[in-house]
Amino acid sequence: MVTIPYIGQIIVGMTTIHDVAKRAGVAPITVSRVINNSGYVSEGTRERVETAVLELGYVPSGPARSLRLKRTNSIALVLTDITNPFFTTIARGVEDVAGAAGYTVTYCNTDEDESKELRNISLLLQQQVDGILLVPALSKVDTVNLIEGYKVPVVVLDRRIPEVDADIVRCDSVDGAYKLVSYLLKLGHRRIAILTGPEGTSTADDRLAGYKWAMSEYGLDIGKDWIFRGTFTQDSGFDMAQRAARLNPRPSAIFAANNFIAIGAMKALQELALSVPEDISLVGFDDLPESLVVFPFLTVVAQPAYQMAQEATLLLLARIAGEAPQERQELVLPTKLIIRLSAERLPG
Amino acid sequence: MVTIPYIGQIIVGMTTIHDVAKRAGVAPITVSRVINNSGYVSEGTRERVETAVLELGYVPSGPARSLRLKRTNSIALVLTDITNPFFTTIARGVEDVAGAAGYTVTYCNTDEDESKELRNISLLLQQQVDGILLVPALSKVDTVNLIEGYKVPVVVLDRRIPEVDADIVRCDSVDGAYKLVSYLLKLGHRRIAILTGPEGTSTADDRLAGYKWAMSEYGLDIGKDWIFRGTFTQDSGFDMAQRAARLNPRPSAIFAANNFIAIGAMKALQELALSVPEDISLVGFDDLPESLVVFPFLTVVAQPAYQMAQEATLLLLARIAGEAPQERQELVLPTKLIIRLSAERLPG
DNA sequence: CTGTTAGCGCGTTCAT
DNA sequence: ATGAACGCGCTAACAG
Repeated sequence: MVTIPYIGQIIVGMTTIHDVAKRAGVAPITVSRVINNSGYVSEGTRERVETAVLELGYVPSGPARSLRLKRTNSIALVLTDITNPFFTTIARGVEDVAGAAGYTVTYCNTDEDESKELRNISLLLQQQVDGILLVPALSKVDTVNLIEGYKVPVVVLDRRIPEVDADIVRCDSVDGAYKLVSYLLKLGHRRIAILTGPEGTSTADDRLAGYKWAMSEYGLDIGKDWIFRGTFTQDSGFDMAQRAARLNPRPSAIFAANNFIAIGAMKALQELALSVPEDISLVGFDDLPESLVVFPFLTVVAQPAYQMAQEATLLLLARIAGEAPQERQELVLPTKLIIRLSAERLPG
Repeated sequence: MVTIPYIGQIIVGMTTIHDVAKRAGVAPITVSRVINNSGYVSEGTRERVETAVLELGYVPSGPARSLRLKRTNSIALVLTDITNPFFTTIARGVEDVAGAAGYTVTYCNTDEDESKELRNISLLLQQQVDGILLVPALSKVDTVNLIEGYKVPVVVLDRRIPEVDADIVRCDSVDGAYKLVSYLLKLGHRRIAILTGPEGTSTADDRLAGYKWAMSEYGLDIGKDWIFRGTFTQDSGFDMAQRAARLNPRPSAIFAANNFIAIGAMKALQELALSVPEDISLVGFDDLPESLVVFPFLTVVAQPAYQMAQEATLLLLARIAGEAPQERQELVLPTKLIIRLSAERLPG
């Protein structure tokens, strides 16, 4: 016989609090008090109720409870693509924290598509999740405002939204990119191309800003063709790198603004028979999990994805519980420059 | 103004079907009919209701609906660790199919831990998910029986459970391992070690069985120390490979029973200064997504994770809808041997 | 310490 | 074509 809380030997399919009450010879509310540990219940009654619960395999109805209490003990994680290891790690962190607190996690992929984002949000709002962790497709306030209009707490994750009235947990992409490009500059690079994501996505824009900042600090002009805009995908990275490597003069280094772009770029350079870092240097934003890489090779700026997820979830749960500070929190976690081999020295 | 279904300009926080009814000058039930496209509603009334819905930003209450209809339009995905790219891909496939059907997906990690699995199932049962996709931690019927006791449809994913009365979608691990080991044998290998997962996990056991089958077909005895049992983690793979490589005589090839084990093994061999495949060959089960690997190197048997997820979800949704065949389905998808460089020739 | 009443928001049943 | 009454399963508020 299985013995997990409120789940025992099953006698009938759908048991309600009523059935338990009848079997224990008490009123439904007493069963409720036992289950929820609320109010006074004598030891004897408690035991009789607990026995009945186990015997019937009673499981309280979430929907009924939610209808009554106006909370579902569930949160949502809306991200762009769980297939990206950065977000996979985020997902894991969210579930670990939420699960420990008795919350359930619903996830959705938006693929950076605003309409998909809205469709998903709509479903989640109906489902009445208690809170939403949102990696916004675009740096616009619309989605957040929509959610907050329904009084559902939101924590924006990974990305910045200007002038939004919501908690945010993210890394400083400007600073991260600045560190990475500065590192290239110190190595002696002067012609540096950047392959970044779509305009309007804060991480893409901020990494570009950090790049520009570092370049200008060195008093360098940025070549007309050194800035590539694409999407955060391997294919796009491949394509942009192909074009970057064919520039004349060729950049001595390429900065890939996320992990997928970096991998696509590596493949492109490989196809062009360009060695990294001998012929051209390559650095990226976002590290790959240790468990996935045999020869860590790429010099990157890494974000503490798991920790971000933990912090964001804790903050969201605190908001839900009404225990978060009144004012909006903005948590900006540090990135870390990890120097490996892909930009060891100046090519040539 | 945002214009997604049933979400318009927001006037008050919590609007009910009652508010909409009042504003449209009709009874709540009429609003219900409009929203659900059920029963007869005159064109004029429909329009008035729809306007009211938009004006109020009305979102139907999921819990109330669920309580009434006894379904939540949500399914659950219970897996061991979403951090493993194989399962990440599964998760993506599940969400794609479920989302398209208007279902929401809740996920949980069990870390191969039975008690965690039960705790999660308990939460999901309360939440009254309409169905569960389960990657069982152990090849036992208990969890499935528990769920089915509550009349919740289950589809078992990726793993086999002997004599279970449930739909299953998986790959043939025995055959996959057989193909892989046969390939090694054809290359001339005779001393082959296997690094597999915990006893009781069908994938671990089946891959071992496939290994034994291939070996015996070649009339080979399996060395006393050639079979290593660990967990499906990188650390375990590292550890097992270290020990395997130190055997005397050393195996000429190692078969890693999943992707994490394979990567751990690669690192171990690297640390021992053993070249692959010059000094020792290495093959693995499960490929890594193309987007994560720059130099595909490992010879593997790959499973169609995304397709498995799709099939399993479609089957589950069909079960929920009562449209699946009466008898239990067992879908066994083919694996694919992908020959790359890690076992190119016989070492030495 | 225990029970009664009532209502959360929705959709089925039956009436009009 | 529309509405009134009822109850899904639960718990807060108020008795006793």
